[in-house]
Amino acid sequence: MRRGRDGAETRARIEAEALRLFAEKGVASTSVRDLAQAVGVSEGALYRHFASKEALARELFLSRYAELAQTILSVRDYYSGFTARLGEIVRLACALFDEEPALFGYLLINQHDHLVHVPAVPEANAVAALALVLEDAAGEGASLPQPAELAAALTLGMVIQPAVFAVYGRLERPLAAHAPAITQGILRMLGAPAPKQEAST
Amino acid sequence: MRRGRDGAETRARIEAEALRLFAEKGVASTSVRDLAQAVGVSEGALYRHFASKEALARELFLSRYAELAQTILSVRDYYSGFTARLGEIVRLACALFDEEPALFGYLLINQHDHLVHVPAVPEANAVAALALVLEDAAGEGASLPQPAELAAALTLGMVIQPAVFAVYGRLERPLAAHAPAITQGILRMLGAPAPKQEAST
DNA sequence: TGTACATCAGTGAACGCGCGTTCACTGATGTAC
DNA sequence: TGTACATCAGTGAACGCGCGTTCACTGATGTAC
Repeated sequence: MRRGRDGAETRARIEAEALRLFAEKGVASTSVRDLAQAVGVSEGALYRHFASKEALARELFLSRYAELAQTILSVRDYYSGFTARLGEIVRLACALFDEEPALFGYLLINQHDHLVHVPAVPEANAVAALALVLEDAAGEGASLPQPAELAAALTLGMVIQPAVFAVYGRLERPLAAHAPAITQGILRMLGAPAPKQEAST
Repeated sequence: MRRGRDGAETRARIEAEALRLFAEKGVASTSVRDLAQAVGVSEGALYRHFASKEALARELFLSRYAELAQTILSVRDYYSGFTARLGEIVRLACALFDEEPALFGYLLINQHDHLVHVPAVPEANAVAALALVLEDAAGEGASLPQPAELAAALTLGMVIQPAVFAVYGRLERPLAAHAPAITQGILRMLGAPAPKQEAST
């Protein structure tokens, strides 16, 4: 399968297959041979594109994590008001889980290997981006848990843990069906003024 | 270091060193040679006590996870009222994190390898035990998020994620200092009647 | 109490397998003149 | 336009290392009589 100089396409296929295999079987259980076979190239070819298997896993993580952060920043730009922004972020996170479970699972399971290498800037760091959104809430009459980092942790936990439950079949899919309840729970937790959600049953 | 027949003591030392090394360097990066050297026995001796490295990792996880579940059930027995029980569980979880970070980290990072093998009964399953405690809350006037599994996921996320933040230095230790705020956040999230916590600032 | 045997935790050397990585080579494509 | 050379994605075989696991053996302790 010689293709001359279209190296970028091969690189994209390596990334796609790596994400799929890493998410499906784990990084450790996916050998370079497995990956090369899935992509349809030789093992040596992989090293034209990535310095090592570990570097590939890390680049994959950091780039997708940065995309998440960018998405959050976009929501912050295009929506106004904390309630609307939070609702949209939760909706998007649930939709990402439902539509790309492999990507979500990869980020979830391998976070502890790579989180240390994530830059602190909101453009590349989803947690930092979320913290920005929460800062805005404080100005809207919410009595946030203190310190601010704790409020961010609690919010993040309320998004991630339902996803973990869904992965293990403890919570029915699609996760998107739970997005409104998650959003409402976060707002109550943060002491935000009640939104237009169905009142109190 | 021949000791005749006191195999139980050696087994306990293997478990202790394995937990320490697995938490410190990860299971994959801890070789059987590393472990044998740390314990002070030959590699072969380890196989008198555990069928394989993987079996050791799993037994370690399941037994400590079951201990967690037992602790939650004890709290449920010895305390009455949802607010008191939840406060105590959060306090204990934070204290465990502060006092045995290696154990906590091991459970946290390796959950995805073993969670599938956890029995569903509350005696061995911390999530199931927590679900029992939450069931009680419903009877005390809380308007829990639905379904019940979602309420459990949200609660668990609000305990685990602050611990993850603390691991990565995003939240100041000791975690126990944040226990009251976490508990209050959970109660607000669950729509529970406000406790005797400092009112609303 | 003494003797013969059973048990079993622990030894230490060896095994072989699968892994990530390397490297000399190929050949299609791009570039200079 | 034609020729000579440079570039570089990709090949495929090989390397060697570290790993988990095995196994024949040791010797202290327990047990039966």
